[in-house]
Amino acid sequence: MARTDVRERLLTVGLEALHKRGFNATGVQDITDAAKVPKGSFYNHFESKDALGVEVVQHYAAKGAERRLPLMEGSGPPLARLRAYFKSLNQLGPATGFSRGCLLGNFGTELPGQSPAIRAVLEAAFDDWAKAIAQVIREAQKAGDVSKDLSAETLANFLLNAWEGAVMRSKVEKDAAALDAFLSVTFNKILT
Amino acid sequence: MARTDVRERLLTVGLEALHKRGFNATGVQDITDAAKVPKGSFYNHFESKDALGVEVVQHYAAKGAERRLPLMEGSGPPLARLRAYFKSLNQLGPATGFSRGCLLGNFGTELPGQSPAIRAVLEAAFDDWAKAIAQVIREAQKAGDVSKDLSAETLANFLLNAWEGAVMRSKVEKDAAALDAFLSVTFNKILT
DNA sequence: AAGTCTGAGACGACCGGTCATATTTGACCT
DNA sequence: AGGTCAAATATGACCGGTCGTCTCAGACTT
Repeated sequence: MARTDVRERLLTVGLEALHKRGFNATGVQDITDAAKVPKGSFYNHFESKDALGVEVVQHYAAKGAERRLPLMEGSGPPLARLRAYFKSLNQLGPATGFSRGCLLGNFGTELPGQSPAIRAVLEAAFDDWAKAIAQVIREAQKAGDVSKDLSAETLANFLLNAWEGAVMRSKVEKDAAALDAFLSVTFNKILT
Repeated sequence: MARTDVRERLLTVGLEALHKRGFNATGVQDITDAAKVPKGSFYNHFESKDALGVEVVQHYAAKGAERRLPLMEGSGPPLARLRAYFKSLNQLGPATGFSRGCLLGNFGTELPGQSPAIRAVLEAAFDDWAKAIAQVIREAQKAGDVSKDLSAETLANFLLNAWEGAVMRSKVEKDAAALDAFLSVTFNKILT
């Protein structure tokens, strides 16, 4: 197997494993087993488990940025795009029995105290995400669809955090009630 | 040391340690060291680490129920009580450098897939909490301070989840911005 | 003496990371 | 094209720990 293939595979499989089980509950051996790569090879590609965690966050964030292209660049009204965006995010829960949550939220809960490097990339990822949502909300405010009482940044950050909380709750309850409530309150009350 | 004292101490200290570092990143030895109890004694009091986790959740939830007595039984207007309640919750973050988060949210993120018993008590704890908040919102709706477009239950669950998400984000950012945004949007937009 | 409780240390498994050895690579030579 | 060999890379056994749990000799109680 080519060197770059092994590294990619470790990153991809590592992301999957860490997302499924959490950072501390997943061992390097679990990741290398799943990737069908000898354990000793791991350290040829990543300096440490922590270093993998950093790249996993960055990779997941990059995928998230791709996922929100229709939101950022679509042609419909901003609120409709935003609703479609959160609806599509909400489909991810049921697909895995509400077992995964959001990797950023999971790591944001588990790791800030233990890994400064991971905390830093998490912070960057959340901030970028919130900025993207704020941009769409700002459009909606300009269009007169959302009142300007609260800034687009405040609303975007609030909603992003609210969504993460809803995802966590859907993990606990193993159902979509929290995600549904999020959509309902967001689009029937907050973004009005 | 008396047997019930040892057990109480393990529970109290265990709660503290698990809250500080997370479930999987805290060992039984860490807990028994902190409690100044011999490690072998742990299993005289708790069947397993998981069993301790279950009791920690129940204990924390009971403390949470006490904390919200002024909310439930206070004499001022419901919205004022609710605001004071969340304000007091929000003081917990800065007190520890935003390092702890909420134990229920932390466990809700880390453990549903790994411990069915802990997931079950988490579910119960969140549901009780949401019911309590819903009761106050219902009062506010009756008083005409909050519109009845959305049910008290929907609003309460949404806000509880939103607060958990804000707490997680305050851990990542190590500041109070998310908690402040929560108060702002909740009382200036949602509960109106 | 008999019954009950305690806890030091053992158990088997797992942890992140290391490193001597094995294998592959690619430059060079014929 | 085939062979050589130093350098680069990969590998898996090993390292020194930690993990949650259990055991049974000894302590304690009645």
